[in-house]
Amino acid sequence: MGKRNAVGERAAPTRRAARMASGGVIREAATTLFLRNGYLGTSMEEIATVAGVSKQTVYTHFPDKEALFTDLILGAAGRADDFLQFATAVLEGTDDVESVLRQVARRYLATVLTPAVLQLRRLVIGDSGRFPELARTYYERAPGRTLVTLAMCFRRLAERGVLVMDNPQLAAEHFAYLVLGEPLNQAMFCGGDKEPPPAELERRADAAARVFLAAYGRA
Amino acid sequence: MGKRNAVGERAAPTRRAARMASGGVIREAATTLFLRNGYLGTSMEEIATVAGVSKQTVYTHFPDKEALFTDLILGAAGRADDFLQFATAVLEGTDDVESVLRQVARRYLATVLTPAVLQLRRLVIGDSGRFPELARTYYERAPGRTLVTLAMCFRRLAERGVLVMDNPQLAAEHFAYLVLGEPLNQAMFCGGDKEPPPAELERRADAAARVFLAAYGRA
Amino acid sequence: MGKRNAVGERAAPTRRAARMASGGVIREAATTLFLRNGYLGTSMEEIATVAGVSKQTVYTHFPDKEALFTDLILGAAGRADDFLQFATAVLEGTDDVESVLRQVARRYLATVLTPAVLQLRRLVIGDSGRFPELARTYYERAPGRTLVTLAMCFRRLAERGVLVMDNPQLAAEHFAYLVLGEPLNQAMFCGGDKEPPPAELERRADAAARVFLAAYGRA
Amino acid sequence: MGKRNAVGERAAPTRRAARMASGGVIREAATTLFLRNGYLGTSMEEIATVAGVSKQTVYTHFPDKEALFTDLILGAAGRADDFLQFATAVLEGTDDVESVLRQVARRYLATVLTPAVLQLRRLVIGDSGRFPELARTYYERAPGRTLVTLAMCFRRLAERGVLVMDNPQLAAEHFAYLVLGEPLNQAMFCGGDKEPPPAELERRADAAARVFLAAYGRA
DNA sequence: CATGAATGAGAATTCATTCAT
DNA sequence: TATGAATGAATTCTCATTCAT
Repeated sequence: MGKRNAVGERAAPTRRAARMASGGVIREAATTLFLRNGYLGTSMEEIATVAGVSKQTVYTHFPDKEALFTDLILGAAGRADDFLQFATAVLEGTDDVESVLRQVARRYLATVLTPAVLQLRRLVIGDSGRFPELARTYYERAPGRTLVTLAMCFRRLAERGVLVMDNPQLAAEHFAYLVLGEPLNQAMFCGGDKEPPPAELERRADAAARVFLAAYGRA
Repeated sequence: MGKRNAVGERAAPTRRAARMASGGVIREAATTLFLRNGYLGTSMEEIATVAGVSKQTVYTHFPDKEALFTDLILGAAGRADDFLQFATAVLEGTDDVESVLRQVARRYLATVLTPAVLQLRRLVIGDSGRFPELARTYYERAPGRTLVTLAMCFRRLAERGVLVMDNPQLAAEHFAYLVLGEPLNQAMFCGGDKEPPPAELERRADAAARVFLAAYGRA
Repeated sequence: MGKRNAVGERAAPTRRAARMASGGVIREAATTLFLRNGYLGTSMEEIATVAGVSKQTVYTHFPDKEALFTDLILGAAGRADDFLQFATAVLEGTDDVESVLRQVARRYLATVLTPAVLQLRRLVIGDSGRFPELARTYYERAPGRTLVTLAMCFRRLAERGVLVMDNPQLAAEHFAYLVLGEPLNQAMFCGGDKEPPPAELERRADAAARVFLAAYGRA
Repeated sequence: MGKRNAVGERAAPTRRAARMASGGVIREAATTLFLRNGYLGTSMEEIATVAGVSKQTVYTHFPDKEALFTDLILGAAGRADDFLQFATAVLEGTDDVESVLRQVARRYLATVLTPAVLQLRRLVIGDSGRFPELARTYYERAPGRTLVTLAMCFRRLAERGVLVMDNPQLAAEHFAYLVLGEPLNQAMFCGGDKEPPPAELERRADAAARVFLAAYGRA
């Protein structure tokens, strides 16, 4: 079934497309369901049904439930790149730090307070007992990586004398949680309850930048 | 409380102890198991076995699994009182705010970074999709209540001119997440992995107090 | 709480009344529930709850579920007496048989097409596999007894030359099922669906009497 | 229907037979058990065991117990066709009504007083509280349909002047219950106790025809 | 590669009944 | 006598996984 010979060429795209489609469709269904109902709350049958394939087809693509789960979580772990690139770029060569930090804070909030990200965090946290290794990896690739990147930016700004600090990693953490500590924490518990209005998020972003600069800004 | 004559001493404690024991023992077993394996990962049979009673006895004490779960979570939600009393008392009449904030931050970290509290948070967060109301209530009784209390303390200090702020609630949030933002976040993902060493926690506490006062301290 | 001494006489009637009450209340609750939900569909717990007593109290009054059930069914089996007395009396010395048969037919329908009687029949029939002896006994005491009584009446009328038949038992059966065959059968299946309107029942009664007399009336 | 080359003959029947067998075997086992023990008295496990399949296989074929039950009952409801065809055919063009009515009555008794039919009636009646809709449907398809058919036959005979009546539906009911009222009623209660001897049934059939014609025959 | 049928283990919950008080 | 607590067995139904095709 793998590589076709010269004459069988016609069927190939169809089948290959089908395979891709199967994999993609299964991944999509599984993601939706795992995010909504958790690992134990999601059954392989459900996934197959939602994906519109047979149960066995799911097992053809993924050896077992755990592998499917892991695959999905780690696949979704590296999606914050947009924000990181933005932050890096914008913090690079500026002198108006406050204005830039406000922008970064705004974007940070917007990136993390997304239903998809929130559900993913809940999922990984909720099943961190079952999959400790997975949770650790997720942490490193998502929030951990963000902190490292921010720390790097801050170090450069400190080297340029725009900021003042001797522990950029700690400063990055302070910035990060000044910005999204409470909104994130509340969102973890109170679901899509009451998406905080943009205006409030902007106030928060500005306040976080202000507090951060009071401590780490140039005298 | 049954009638007990001089000789009947033996039986009375048996009955009462048994009754207390059943409820208590079930609660205990269920707490352990729910915290370790989550809601769906814990079976009523398991609870009964660990509690040393029959399955039906569990159902005699709690109408169903959900009720048992809810009962336990909410029962455990109001345990942060020690910290709140301490914070209130110690922030009340001081002038050396920095020293006191450092103490409060230390104790805050020690209170929250407890295995029991962390597991409880993971549990509630992981099942917040299944029990949204419960998660909301938990949030209000535990982290939310802490923030409100801190805000109250800060407002008084501001009234006395010891701190400077116009939004004590926001200031409380800033303090809270300067202190435990990253350690808590990391602990949510990386379990009891690497309990951060006390020394590091003290450094964090002090740093948090410093940053907080840079923004909210008297000029 | 145990037995009272001489001075405690006051309590006695209370206790006896209580016992009677318990028995009665249990019987009542059990009857309602068995009739509504069947033997297997009714639990001892339910009975105790509805009766407002403890489960064990039920077992104090009745050795087990089966005994309670049997007791109730047989207790309810002999309630058609009113109708039988009426039929006997009215058929005794009449010459206007048609008019009297109409009356009897009307009353027969009214007696049998009662929710209580219908439910009882359904119950006994539905559980006749489980309690064959009980079903047989019920049959003898209720519908069987009615037929025997009617047969006796008809025999007398035949002896007086008012009716003409050589098998009064068979004639009684014919009369009985001319009257209530279809309404009863339909009621067994279609519950309290559509209680047939009195007018229709009267037409049926009259028609049954007419057909009966066409066959068994004096030429 | 699968592809089968000359040598592959063996496998094909296996699969198809297996599939047929599962459904059929389950239905068969369930029918036996439901008829014998009632709805609540029959467990899915029992059905699976008797059918020789696993419990889950039962659930693969039927979504739940109720669906299986309903399916069986309604599947068995339309089996009286033989009798109806016979009655229709034989009542069509006759002039010797009495003889024909005797035949019809005999066959009617033989059809209804079958253990399978009796058990089915008991089952539906006993669970009519639990499944009212099912019971109503059963009534319409089985006894109700019979009455309608008989009424139609009688109407034609009346049109031809062979019978005299102005309400054929009522006449059909009278005929039906003259024939099987008491035997059926008794059989409902007294199970396979004492299958009435054929001779008695013939006497009943003849007597019913006689009474019917006394009322509805041509003067 | 994809399917439908099948499985054994285990989930939550309820049952009739008994024991200690 | 009446109770509350307890039990072991059984109930319906679901799960992750595999086999024959």
